[in-house]
Amino acid sequence: MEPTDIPKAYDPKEWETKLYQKWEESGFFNPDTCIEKGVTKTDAKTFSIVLPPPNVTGHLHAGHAAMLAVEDSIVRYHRMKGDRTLWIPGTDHAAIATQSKVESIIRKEEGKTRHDFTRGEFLDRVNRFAQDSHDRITHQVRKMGSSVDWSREAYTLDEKRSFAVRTAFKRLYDDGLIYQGDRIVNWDPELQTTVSDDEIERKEEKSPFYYLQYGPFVISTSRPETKFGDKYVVMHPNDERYAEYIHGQKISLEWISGTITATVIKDESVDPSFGTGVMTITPWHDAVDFDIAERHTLDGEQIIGFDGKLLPIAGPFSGLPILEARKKIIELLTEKGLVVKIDENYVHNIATNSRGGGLIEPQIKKQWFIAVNKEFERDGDMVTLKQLMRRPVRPGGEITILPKQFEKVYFHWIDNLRDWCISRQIWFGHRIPVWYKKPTTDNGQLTTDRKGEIEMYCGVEAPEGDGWEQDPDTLDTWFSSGLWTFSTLGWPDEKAKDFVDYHPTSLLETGYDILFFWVARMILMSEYFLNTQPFDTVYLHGLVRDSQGRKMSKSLGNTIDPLDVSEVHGADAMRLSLLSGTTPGNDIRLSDEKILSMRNFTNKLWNLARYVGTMSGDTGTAEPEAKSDADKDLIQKLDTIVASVTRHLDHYELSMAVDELRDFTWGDFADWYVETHKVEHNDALLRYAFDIIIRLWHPFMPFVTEAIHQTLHLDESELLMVAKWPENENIRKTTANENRFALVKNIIIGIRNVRATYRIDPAKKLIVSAYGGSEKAFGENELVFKRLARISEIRHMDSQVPPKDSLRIQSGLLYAYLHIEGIIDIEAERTRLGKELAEAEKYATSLEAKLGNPSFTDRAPVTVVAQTKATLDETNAKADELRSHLASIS
RNA sequence: GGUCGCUUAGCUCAGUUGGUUAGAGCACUGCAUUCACAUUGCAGGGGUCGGUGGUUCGAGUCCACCAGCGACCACCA
Repeated sequence: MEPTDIPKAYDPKEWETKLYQKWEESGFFNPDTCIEKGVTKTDAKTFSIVLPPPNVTGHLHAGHAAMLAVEDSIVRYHRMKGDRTLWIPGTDHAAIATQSKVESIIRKEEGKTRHDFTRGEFLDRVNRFAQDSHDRITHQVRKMGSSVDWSREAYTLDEKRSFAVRTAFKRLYDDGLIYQGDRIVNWDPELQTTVSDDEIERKEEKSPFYYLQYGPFVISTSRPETKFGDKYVVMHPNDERYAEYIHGQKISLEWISGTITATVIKDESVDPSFGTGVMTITPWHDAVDFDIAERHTLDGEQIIGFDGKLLPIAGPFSGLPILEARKKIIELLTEKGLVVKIDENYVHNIATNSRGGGLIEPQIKKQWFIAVNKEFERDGDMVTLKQLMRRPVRPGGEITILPKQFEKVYFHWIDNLRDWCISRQIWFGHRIPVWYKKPTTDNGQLTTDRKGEIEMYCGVEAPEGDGWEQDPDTLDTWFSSGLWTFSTLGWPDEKAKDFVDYHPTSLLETGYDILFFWVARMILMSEYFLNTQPFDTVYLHGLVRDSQGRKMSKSLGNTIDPLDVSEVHGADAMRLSLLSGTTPGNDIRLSDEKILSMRNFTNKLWNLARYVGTMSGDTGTAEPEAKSDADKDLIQKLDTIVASVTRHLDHYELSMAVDELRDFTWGDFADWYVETHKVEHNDALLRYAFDIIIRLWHPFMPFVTEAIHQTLHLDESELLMVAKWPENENIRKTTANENRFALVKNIIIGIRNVRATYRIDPAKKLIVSAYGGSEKAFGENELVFKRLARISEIRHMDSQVPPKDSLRIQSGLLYAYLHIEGIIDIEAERTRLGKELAEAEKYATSLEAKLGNPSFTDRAPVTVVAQTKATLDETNAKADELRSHLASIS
């Protein structure tokens, strides 16, 4: 194509679908193909990452787009660098979230509940819905340009992952770490299932708070409807107000449904300063009460049924829903004169199911748990799962969490972790691999001598023989996601090639909101089953918010659909908006202005390509000759930016990489060098530089850069996607130069600080304080110390006052500095500085000769000279000031 | 109640281990523009880096306290 035929504006629609198809068909998303086709060396080091599987509940939102942008940038960078790079895509069945979504659709559209279907029929519906979501999601992932290896796509509920789940369950079961027990759980009466502690979302709600007469005590509650069975009254053992009552004492009193006998319990968990310092307990419907009851082996009764209605124990209130019952019970208590006070404006936390369900009602129920505090043997030591979860994260551990402060949050969470309830009474998910059989004789009759006993079998596959019935419950969705880093790589086959090659994975990138749900559980599973960490680095991105900092929600109408944006402005602009100006752990503000400015930049790049396209030139990759000062400067800047972007990418500092690269591209290259080029015409260098720029941009903006590559053919490679990352000897040179530059910089600072502390003493003397040389501030470079020592010498030479505190040492040897105070001759100082300037110039020349790199040497030493000159001027000014000062006082 | 974080230009935010004159985008002002690009260029204005103290030769950066905001966790019945 002739450059003049290239359209003036970049049109993403023209390119994106076409290019993605080309990438996908090339097979280079698959590291095996990269090796086959010689793009990656067989022995290259691996870089692997799993895509946090999006829930099959609908479509992708801006948060997913941020995730894809970060991950794709890093993955493309590693692929170009020549690493064996694997990025595994997948989707999550998201058990409860998906089921509740489908249930609500069915309710809305057909007025039916899941119980109007058989389990099989209902699952068909959910699976169909999940399939649609899956298709939509994978389409969207492609639209964003994500270079995932589709040939390895996984689904948390597919056959391979289900096998892994059953294997994992059985091993934990056999090791005694999964148990079944009657424990208090979070029950969602609406979805008819338990949910884990972490899935609960607490909301503040104003509701009346009742003070009730309970025998000689006044107790308080916001839930009178649970109080029917309350026959234990609890207070702190040291509460003097109630010293007359002793533990175990029985008291007869009038209560909701008549006279009852209450027992006094003393327990330290009661806060004497709250309310009246007395409370009654409802062990069946309150976790704290349950604990108290367990401590004192008290019994409890179920008051509220699993359908959220009161049970027969409530007498006349039986069958009423909670709120209705509450009202009527208060009416009754008021009649009986037992209501002491009602606080109408009490605010308390209510628990709701964050996965789309209703108000949580604590219930005691037989459930499956993972014991996180139970000791077991590991490598000869006794450990718990909790300890295993801490191991890789603590200082010196294998896992780095970015940003670091989330490590504290992580540990805090582990400290408060209770046994993990993994069973759910929903249909969609991994069925618990446990089967039961009522004991029978050979002829199939129930045996009479073992009546009530049930035989139990846990296995990866169903047991042989008849009469076995599988546990109806399913597993918490995070059980299967916890295995994700290795179930996607072929585990439980520990010899699977992918598993051996790519685990532990290199990076996990996800939102900080699922640190506990997911990240922690992956660490648990990997540490337990594999005795190793699931990933080396965790990069937590923030929530995407609108320009005013609000969460994006449909009801606010402030959602930005990444697909809509990509459609209009291109996926590149969308990606860049989500990368620039963002840091791990902090929320991302997304606005139309930002997207537009990134779109403008995309176009800038495109037009640079049009300009470069009009130039002839070789397509070689060798660095062309620098013909002018501008050329030299460009090469130097190019070296610096390559090194800098590379370093930032290695440290997952994407925002800094993008921002610096954009400043360079737009400011240094487009606005400055291209203008110079119009006069000086070094076409080869122009093309060479632009080729590097395009490669550097590719990880962040894959589409427009590939489009440019396809149009201009700046080098021989067919796809920019697998072009070599600009990493040549220049980088090493530049890094070394940068170190030297830092060194020189510190020397300058040393000189300046000496100058900065001049002051004129009233006793006609110029006092100078010279500070210099701490190992920490000035680095360990010999040259620096030499230089500083020389300055100190000069001070000593003129010093008349023996410095009292000439040497002070702080924090041991790490921070030592010299402090010399003395009187100096301003004329001598001026002469000395003149000499120093000459020396600096000489130093610049010698440094130049030593380094032998023109792109650097004409900068730093010259800066030294300039700075020294400035110091000389400053000294001259000081001298004049001193002179007039002396004149005025004499 | 506990923990963590935030406060930098009018707005949204960067600022890696303390180091030269604190930066970017958008917005604003003036000028330019047939020459790759008006999705443009050049020049410019705008900051007591929340406050007070401390450490340091040097603090936006480290420490203490205070103020405002936010998030997460938690058993206040």
